[in-house]
Amino acid sequence: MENQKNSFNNFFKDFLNQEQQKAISPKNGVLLVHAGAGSGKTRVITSRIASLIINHSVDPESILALTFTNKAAKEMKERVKNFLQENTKLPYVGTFHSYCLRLLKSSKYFSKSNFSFSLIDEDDQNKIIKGLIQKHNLDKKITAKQVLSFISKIKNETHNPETSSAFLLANNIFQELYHMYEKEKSISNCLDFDDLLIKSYRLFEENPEFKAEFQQKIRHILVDEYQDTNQIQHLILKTMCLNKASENGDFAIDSLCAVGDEDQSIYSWRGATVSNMLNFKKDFKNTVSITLEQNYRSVQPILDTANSVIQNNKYRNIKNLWSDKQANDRIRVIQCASGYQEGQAISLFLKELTSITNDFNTSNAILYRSHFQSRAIEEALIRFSIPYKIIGGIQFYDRQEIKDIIAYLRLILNPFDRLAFLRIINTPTRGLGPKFEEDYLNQWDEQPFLNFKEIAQNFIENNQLTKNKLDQLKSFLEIFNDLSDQDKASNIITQIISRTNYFSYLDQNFEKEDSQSKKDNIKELINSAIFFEKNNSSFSVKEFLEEISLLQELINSNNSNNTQVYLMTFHAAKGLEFDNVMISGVEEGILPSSHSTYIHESLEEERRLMYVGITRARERLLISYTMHRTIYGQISNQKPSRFINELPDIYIKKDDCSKWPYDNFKYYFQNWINNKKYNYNFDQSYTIDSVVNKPSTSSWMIKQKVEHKVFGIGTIEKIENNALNTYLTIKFNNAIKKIDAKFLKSI
DNA sequence: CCCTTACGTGTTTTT
DNA sequence: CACGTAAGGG
Repeated sequence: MENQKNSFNNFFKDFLNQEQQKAISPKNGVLLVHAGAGSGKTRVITSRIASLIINHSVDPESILALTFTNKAAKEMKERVKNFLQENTKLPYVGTFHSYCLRLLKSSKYFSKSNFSFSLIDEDDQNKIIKGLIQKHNLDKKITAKQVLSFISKIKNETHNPETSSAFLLANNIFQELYHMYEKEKSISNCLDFDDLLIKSYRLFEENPEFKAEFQQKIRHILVDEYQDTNQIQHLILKTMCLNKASENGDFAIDSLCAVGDEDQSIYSWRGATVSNMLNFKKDFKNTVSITLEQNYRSVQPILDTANSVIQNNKYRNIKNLWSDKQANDRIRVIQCASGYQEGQAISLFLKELTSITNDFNTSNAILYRSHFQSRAIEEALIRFSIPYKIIGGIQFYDRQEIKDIIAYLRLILNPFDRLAFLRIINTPTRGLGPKFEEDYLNQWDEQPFLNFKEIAQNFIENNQLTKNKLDQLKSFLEIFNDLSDQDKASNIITQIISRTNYFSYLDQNFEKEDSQSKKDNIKELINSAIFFEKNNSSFSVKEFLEEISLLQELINSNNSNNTQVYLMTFHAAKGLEFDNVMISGVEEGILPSSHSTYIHESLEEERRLMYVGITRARERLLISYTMHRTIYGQISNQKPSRFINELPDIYIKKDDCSKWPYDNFKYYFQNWINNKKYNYNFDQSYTIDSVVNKPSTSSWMIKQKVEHKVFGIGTIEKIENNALNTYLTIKFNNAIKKIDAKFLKSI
């Protein structure tokens, strides 16, 4: 224990600056940390947790750390673990959503039914709304998407959506669809993501005992990425920490530490408001504000670039990031012909990088605005045999085969779950199609208090089915025989697969390759269940569903160690850092996205995306855009993004590589990478024209005589090299011209 | 009921 | 392009 204390305090003294220490050392109080990109945000939170446990002997279980994404939670968990000794208990670290789910599932104040509620994702939401629109013949008036974004909007605005201004102003159709949607969920015993937050908030506000119990247990709260919280999350935090949330009452726990950066707020489309950070001091009295400006991640030119871009935003608190890592020539901007050529350029850069530095441990990432851009890049990476890994994209739990299996699980736990039922009643196909589904739903609407088995029993007893359908329905019910929510998920899944002949259904309906990969995915799902069960003998299907329902990626997905580059969106990259970052597709209509071009606030958010992208890089930044890109199968002419013009002047002079052969790229990147040696000459400007080392091919000398086909004979006045070419300034008889050396002959 | 075909329509980001 | 929806034939 003493040992642990000493080593932590050494770390504290040696690796944390004064400002960071201010956020970490106090045991009690309210802290708001404005932390610029790379300023050690996560380090502050994790060290603070460690300090509370190690130096202040706080019980780890009275600490709650909330994040915004699963990835951040995972990362934080790991780093906290590293600080502490093996057998120390760990605090809860998770997303707002997962903590709320846990509160609701475990609370005796909330659950009223014997069956656990199911969580529905966006896909399910869509299905409910489409169903409602169809049922009420609103097809021509409204799209599911509009309704969905309306619902999400009002749910993010307040804990009581029906009183929100957006709701009151909305058209009747929207209001009615909202009510019908809520009703459908309640009949099906389902909650959506937003409900997790809203219901949790109400739990605190409506049950003083619940709140008291919570505040007795949880004494320290830490929140990461505060700029990305929405109204409800802010409210939840208030009710967790304050005596009377509605009146900004007294602080009721020991400490609260929120960390965020307005410049990295990129989730406003999901209801996140920076105002949460701005209002923080009003809502929490005696807040101590701390600003972290020293960046430990990137070399100075990269920060200059980031600052130069972000300063074009009007709505921000000015921060000035600085770094003590000086360097030179670390950013290149290239113009490519097409998305595929962009991929080629990136691939060739990566090739040179590994062959020159001979270092396979550098981390690299290719960032883009939206997933569709990855394809062209992937094609190139494959052709150059560069092992890559896509983060995000088609999420594991979004795959139809996984959703099918999960729907069976959901139905076991929640037999009122109509969405799960509709998903699988005819999957695999068993002759119970749309017509049957409609009849079934009509019956269910009349008796919503019955579960799917009881409705089926009615059908069977009333004898209204043809022989075939009757048999099929009976055998459907048999799938669920003696499967209980107490069983292990791995066993249940295996049973379902065999009882439904799911694998042969896949074989019959999909190409061999697709079918195989779907089977593999299901096996992965079983593996992940086994992984959980290994650690916890009482881990039933119930816990399994709770564990995975808020995840998108597989838990123990095998980390292939030979990945050379990661591909992901800017959003997915937030919180991560890499040695080399390639920002692709910096074109009008893509970044900024065409949806945001004419709305000032959205445009600023797009700029923040660019900013997030730039600040991911530790050492080197390759920014690219294309002249043509295939979008929706159509080739479209692209213009460089306005953000290109916001780069520091010296980078605006981009390199047009749209017609380059492979070799040119090779020399270009070799040259760039090798320049690393000359980094520490600060007087040098960053332009590639002034690169110090000459290509070895050049053998020109001042005053040397040369001949040009058109201009005749002259003498060399000046020699300039860039990465690829040598330019000579020649004095001819009656003119001075700057000419590419390859057009000249020495005499 | 299910498969095929034709058409049209719209693509951001994630818990 | 690639998905989902609508219509028609087996």
